Amino acid sequence: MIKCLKCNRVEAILKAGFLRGQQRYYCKDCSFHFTLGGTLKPSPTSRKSRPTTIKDIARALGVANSTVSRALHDHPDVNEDTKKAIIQMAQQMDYQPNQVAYDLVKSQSRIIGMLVPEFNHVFFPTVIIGAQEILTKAGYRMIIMQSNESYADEISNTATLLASRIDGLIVSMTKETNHYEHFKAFEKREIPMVFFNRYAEEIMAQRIVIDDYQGAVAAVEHLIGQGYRRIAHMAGPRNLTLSQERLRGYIDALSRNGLPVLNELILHTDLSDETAKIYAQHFLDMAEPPDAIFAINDPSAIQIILAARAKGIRVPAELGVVGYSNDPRSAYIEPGLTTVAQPTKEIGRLAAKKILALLANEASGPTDQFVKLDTELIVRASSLRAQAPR
Amino acid sequence: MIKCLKCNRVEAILKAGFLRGQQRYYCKDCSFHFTLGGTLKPSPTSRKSRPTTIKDIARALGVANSTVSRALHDHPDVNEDTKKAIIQMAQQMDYQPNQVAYDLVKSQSRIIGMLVPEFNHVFFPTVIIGAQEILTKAGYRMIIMQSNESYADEISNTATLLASRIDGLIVSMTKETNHYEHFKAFEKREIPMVFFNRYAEEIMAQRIVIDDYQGAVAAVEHLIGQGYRRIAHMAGPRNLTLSQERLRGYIDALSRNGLPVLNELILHTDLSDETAKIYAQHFLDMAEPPDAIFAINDPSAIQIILAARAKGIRVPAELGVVGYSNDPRSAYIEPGLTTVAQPTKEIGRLAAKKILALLANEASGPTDQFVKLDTELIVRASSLRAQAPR
DNA sequence: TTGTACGCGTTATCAT
DNA sequence: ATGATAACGCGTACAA
Repeated sequence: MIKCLKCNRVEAILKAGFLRGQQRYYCKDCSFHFTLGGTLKPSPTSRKSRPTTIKDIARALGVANSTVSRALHDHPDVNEDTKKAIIQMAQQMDYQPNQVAYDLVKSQSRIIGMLVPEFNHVFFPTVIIGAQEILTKAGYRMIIMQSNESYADEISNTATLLASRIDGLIVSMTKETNHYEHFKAFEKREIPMVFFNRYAEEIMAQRIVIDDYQGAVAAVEHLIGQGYRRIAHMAGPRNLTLSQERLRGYIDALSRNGLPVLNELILHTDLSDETAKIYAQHFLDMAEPPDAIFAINDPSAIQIILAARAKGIRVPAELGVVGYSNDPRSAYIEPGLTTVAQPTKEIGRLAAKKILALLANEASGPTDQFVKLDTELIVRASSLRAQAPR
Repeated sequence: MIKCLKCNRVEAILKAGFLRGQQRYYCKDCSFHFTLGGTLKPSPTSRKSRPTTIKDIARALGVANSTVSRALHDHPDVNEDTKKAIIQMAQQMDYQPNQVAYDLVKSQSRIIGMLVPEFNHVFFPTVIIGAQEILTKAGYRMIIMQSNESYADEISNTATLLASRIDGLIVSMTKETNHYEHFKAFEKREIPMVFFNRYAEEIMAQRIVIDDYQGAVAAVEHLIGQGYRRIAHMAGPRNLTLSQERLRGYIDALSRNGLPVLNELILHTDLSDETAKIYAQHFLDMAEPPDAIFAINDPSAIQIILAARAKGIRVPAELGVVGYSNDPRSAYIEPGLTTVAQPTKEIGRLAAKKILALLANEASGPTDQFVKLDTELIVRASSLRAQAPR
């Protein structure tokens, strides 16, 4: 049995954590802390200095943990003097709140997960900047993961995010993703999700999309306005809604202007440069080649321009080219690439705001809702046949 | 009066919060918790389904928490049958381990912080990809923050990362950063740090740098080899070591080849496009303008090419230009930009490996150590006077 | 105004 | 092999 070193009683002894590797005791009768020092382990060499905790401050000042907690949170019910003393001591001891402990007790994390398919182009990083701008202002942190355009990576990433107890998820899917069970887990936990650009129809969530249909219509009608008539489309993967929408815009723009829609002029790429190059050559080698190509994105359009250049086909005189996404390279390639610009950073900002809103009034339940953002056609030389030498 | 259900004593009874809406009591004598169960409220309707915990599984199976924990961790000391039952039940109840709780008890986070100055160019995102590749494989998550090239943001970001109890920090400083107290906090906590590209001399940490000196020497000697003689340098911010190193390489390359180093041909930019443009015009407007410019990075070099184009100065015939960092645009601008390529993704991989190594053998104590990575000169048209029409 | 004790979900150290 | 139970650091209802 253990006796209190002060009052010698034995019944009011509680264990009170460890001090330098030794069991520490607390006597409730005389409010006395002590350890059974002496012959125990020689304390395993003073190691990594443990960060200051609320307890440390309380002990140093002889007050209760709760008082310290209250003072640090500027709770009204705490004496001004004690508060001052506590805050000063906290500074002196270089106290840093432990977010992990806070999260546990609050059973939240103040972390928003951000899951994107890739970092190789500026698009997703820019969206991230936008989201971060809003979220850090609101006191949220972000865990950013990228799935490498791989379904398997997406699965493991979502599992990680789930274990990290993220409070919300901003996500754009892999181009491979066709099953959505891994997202349903968030649905079940009622963790708000915002999908952007690429999304799953069957998942109940907020979606932020570019108005891909309008962007495509504008691009194709611009080509038609420049006198191009045999316009091909290098389309994207069939499972992505954005591909479907841009294809729909392409088809409607042609039909609306009395031009035929020819299957031979529509090719679906996997968004890789290699495939784009192969398809570009295929288009240019056709018996009756297109006089213009509308590409699913700028990297593909750039491959088209390069392929044309290699074959000695003049752009825009013999071939008009329009891309999508306003890649930084598009302004610098020769000729400058006409493209559809998306409000990239705005997507991120909006997604973040949506998440915060969902977090705020969780009462409103899961709503799925679309936000469509407008695009802007940026006209450069690659599609201007009017002024070009013939 | 309330009697303990176990020892029937009455004096040692404390109230102990509520359990499912019922007053709960605690007997200090026999350390026993109990409620006066029975006819009370029928539990206030199951709300938001709380995620399954280890306790839930234990209760469902009538075993102890510790047994569940052991089973889930594949501890040897657990009966095969119980283990099987537990694992199955865990699946059935859709159990997800709570990383936050795990982190608290382990007083670690398995999170590596990554702090970079900006996302506007491909450089930092690419480094991040490299780091992530290694870290996720090792079971670490990342919190990525960007400081917007602002010292104030860097301060607040480091505070956030500190509170998040990150296990390690990979960082590249702001171009404004001149004081390093906020990094010393990590030093004090013995949180391993790896600086890359931009670092502080006074902080004890691993550093990964590109061999900027060699890269600059190669660039300038290439220009000299092409017959340029009056070579200017658009240098970077003075406080960044990379600026100093590239400047040193520039100076040494000139001296070594018997060319004078002229102060009027050295201008320090702040890395913004606007300043680059102004300085480019200044160079080109000089009474005796340079016949070549070595720029601190590609964005600046691109501004130089654009300025020359605007003035009708032919590149490379009248002006040679070499950049640094192999920006994706540099291959597409006209003429193609000669540049010094850095092994970007490799930086990230290496930084991650360093962090993991430091985490593994923390015994080795804080070492500061340099790793220098080699660059590669990519020669494009902007500096090839030999073949160019004069 | 201040202190006590509990719980958040785990792991780990004891007993048994 | 399994069960209690004390941590981890914090917020907070309740008691004093």
